Amino acid sequence: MNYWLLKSEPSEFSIDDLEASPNHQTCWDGVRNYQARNFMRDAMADGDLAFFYHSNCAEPGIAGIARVVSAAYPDHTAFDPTDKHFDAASDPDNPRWYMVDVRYERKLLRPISLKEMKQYKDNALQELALLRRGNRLSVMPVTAEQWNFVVGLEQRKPVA
DNA sequence: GCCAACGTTGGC
DNA sequence: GCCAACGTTGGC
Repeated sequence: MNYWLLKSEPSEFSIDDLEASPNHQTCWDGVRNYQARNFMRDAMADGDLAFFYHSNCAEPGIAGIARVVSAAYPDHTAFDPTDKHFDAASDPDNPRWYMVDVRYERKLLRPISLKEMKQYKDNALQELALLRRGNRLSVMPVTAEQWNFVVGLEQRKPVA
């Protein structure tokens, strides 16, 4: 099983929106970056776990956990001219973009802010893709060690 | 294949 | 709103 971090702007789609979705799940559409797509298409698997990260908001950080509940399949929103993420270059016979289904798992006991994670950028989270310089990927891998470390932070009192 | 211009992301 | 860091595009 693999671990991931999925970014979403809460003003667009938050962890609360995921929880409120039918069956607490949704298709993770709209990924339009090749590296992010490759992670989803080639490495994500049904049953994987993912941090749900809130970006571009007042308190950026990990809000909760979602589970990947499908393999990757073509992102049909790329074929819809009325969709925000329409891509005329994506051919239904040779789809350019993929998505997976994700299901709400739980919120963290407390959100783990980007600020808090940065406190470990020189040790436990040194290799965390999210903290690597200038990483703007919306789908990023997380190692088991990093995953367990962040989940462990949940139990602690936040350090000022 | 190079690279300048442009657009987007996302923290602050 | 600003701006750094990239990714993409397209002329050559």
